Amino acid sequence: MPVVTLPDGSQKSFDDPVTVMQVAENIGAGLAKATIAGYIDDQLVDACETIDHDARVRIVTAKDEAGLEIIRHSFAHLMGHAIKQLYPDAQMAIGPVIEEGFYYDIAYKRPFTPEDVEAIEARMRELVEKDYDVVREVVSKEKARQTFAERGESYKLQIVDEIPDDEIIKLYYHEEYTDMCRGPHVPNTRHLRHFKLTKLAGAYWRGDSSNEMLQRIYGTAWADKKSLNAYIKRIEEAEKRDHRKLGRKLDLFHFQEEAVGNVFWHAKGWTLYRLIENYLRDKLDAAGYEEVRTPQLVDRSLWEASGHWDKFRQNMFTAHALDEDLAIAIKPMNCPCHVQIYNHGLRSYRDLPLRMAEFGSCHRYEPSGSLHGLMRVRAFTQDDAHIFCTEDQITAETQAFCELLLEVYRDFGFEDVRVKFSDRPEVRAGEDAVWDRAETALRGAAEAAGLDVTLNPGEGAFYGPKLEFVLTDAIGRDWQCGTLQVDFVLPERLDAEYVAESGERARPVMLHRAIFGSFERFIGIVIEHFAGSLPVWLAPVQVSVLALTEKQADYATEVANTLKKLGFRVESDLRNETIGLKIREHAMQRIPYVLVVGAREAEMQSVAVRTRAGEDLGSMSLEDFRARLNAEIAYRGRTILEPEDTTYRH
RNA sequence: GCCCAUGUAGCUCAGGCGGUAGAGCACUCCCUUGGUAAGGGAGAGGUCACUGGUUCGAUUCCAGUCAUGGGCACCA
Repeated sequence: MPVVTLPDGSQKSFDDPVTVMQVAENIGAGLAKATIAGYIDDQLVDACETIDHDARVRIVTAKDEAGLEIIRHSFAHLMGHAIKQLYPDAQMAIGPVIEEGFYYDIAYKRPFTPEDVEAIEARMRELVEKDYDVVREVVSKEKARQTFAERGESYKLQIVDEIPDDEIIKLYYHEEYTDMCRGPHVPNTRHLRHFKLTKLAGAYWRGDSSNEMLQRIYGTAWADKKSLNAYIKRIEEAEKRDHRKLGRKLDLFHFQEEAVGNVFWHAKGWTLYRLIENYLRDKLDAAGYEEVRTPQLVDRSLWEASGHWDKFRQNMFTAHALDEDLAIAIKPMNCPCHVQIYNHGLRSYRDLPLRMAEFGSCHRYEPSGSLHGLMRVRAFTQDDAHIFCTEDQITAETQAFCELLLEVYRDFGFEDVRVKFSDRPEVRAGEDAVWDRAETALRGAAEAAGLDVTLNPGEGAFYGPKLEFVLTDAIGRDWQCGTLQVDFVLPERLDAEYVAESGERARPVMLHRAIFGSFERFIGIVIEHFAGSLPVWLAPVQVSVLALTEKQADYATEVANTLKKLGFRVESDLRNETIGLKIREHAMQRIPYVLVVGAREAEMQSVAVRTRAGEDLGSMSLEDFRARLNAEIAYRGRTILEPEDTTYRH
């Protein structure tokens, strides 16, 4: 008869087979009430699962990660229950758990409205109040098919048909509603309380755009009210950081209909852009790159030779001149042009590695639905470079690149960086032996640079393996920015070669690499990371000098001019307004420092310094203030983020 | 590209079951010369996204288009 070993090592023996729930009851009524599911020998099972052999058992409650996931999954079924009551001829497709919630894909004769979603949510709240038991039934494939056929659930039937014959199928009953699921699920709806339906969207059946579109309703669900509220708060905080809002508010850039997917950079935004570009230019110079500039408009023949015309044409813009029959493409990438420079003249092995960089302006016809502020545009600038090298040099070049990338990210305050390593795909060019060497080189170099590498099996490009660098921002979101890709194919297609030590011609390998990916997107990420409060080295305006009254206009102007001559970005505010108003406005513009100058400061030849976070640093000499600024600038983004300023009103 | 929603002043947003619209902030002028997150007053500012339809009359109703937002798909 089963002997159950609990996580604390204690054992309980039972005369007959028992369920997980019965074990929980045996331990205590409180635990039983909280029981959502359990582990039997490390296998996650329903609370109603029977234990008929000696086993290790662990009870799962809402406090467990697994318990929360089960709650979310059961919420999807609960939503199904509500939907079928309100719209009996809706057909349920799939309803999985996602990060922070769940969704269900539904087919229905008409589009759901936001009012429908409200009604569904209200019905869900009514249903959970009933505290009904969720009942599991293990059935044959035939029974499952019959059940869903009777209920007219054609999507469920498709799913049943794809389940192997020998696999057991579980049905979960929510009163009259039935869903099919691997489970486990909560034993009773009293575990389902803290949720909110969040989004109504379209989604293709099976994620395939050639299939019909279903309606997807998203929800979020949590183990307790506090977590739900924290989630809602987190979403609101993320909205406040939205770079599109901040871009408007801080006068950085705008978009308009006449140039969809193209940025209008305003003076302040462009200052930020130039600062970042010049920063990286200096870094690349120091790292032994040479910078080049290649044409925007390039004849079709080059794109045919590179293979882009074949594989990328639907994403390319083409250009025409009125009177000429031209076939010109606006470049979507820089690599073919870089090979042209490489090929201009005979290269020697002594020239390698040759690191060719370009802040390459590219245009791609991105699908309209994918455009998103600065994050996804049709005209963007890559911090692109191609390293032409020998196979033997891949390791050293990769390692040097990883180190450069980490250094750059740190300067922007991104400390947390991961790498995804994508190895050979099934369809690929090049011999296996070459792939072996390239993969070993890439992976080893990333690890040597101290990076945390995860494998992305089979996700490499057809022309070579790649590394993708993912950084985490201040509120924990991941952004894939950098990349390094080994390319054996393009040098071949465009006939790049060098004279080897032996005097024979050889093919270089090309490493495509980027740190930011695109300037536009990276700037969007930086804006959101700092919530608009850019560190001093990046702030378009670093200091505002505020004259207390019009009498100090001359002194304020003098202070501003002195700072400007020292190379700082300074504004002065001589308006006839109260000091309170001026401080508020400059603080809301997220200007790092305001200097208040009144009669006292003019007299003492000093400035009263205030930070945008509201800290009053008191009066100091201009020389002291300059030293403070310089120290902060030298520190770049490697600074502790300023505490949330609660008085800042949006 | 697909589904849903949205589009009113520079910005944030009200409003109208059909009779051409309103607030706050910003802007201009005047008063106030004020010491650390909104001093007071006055003024100006709108093809209610665009095109077409219905109507005596459309910003409002209908259709289409464009853009934006949220998803899906895409993102060598």
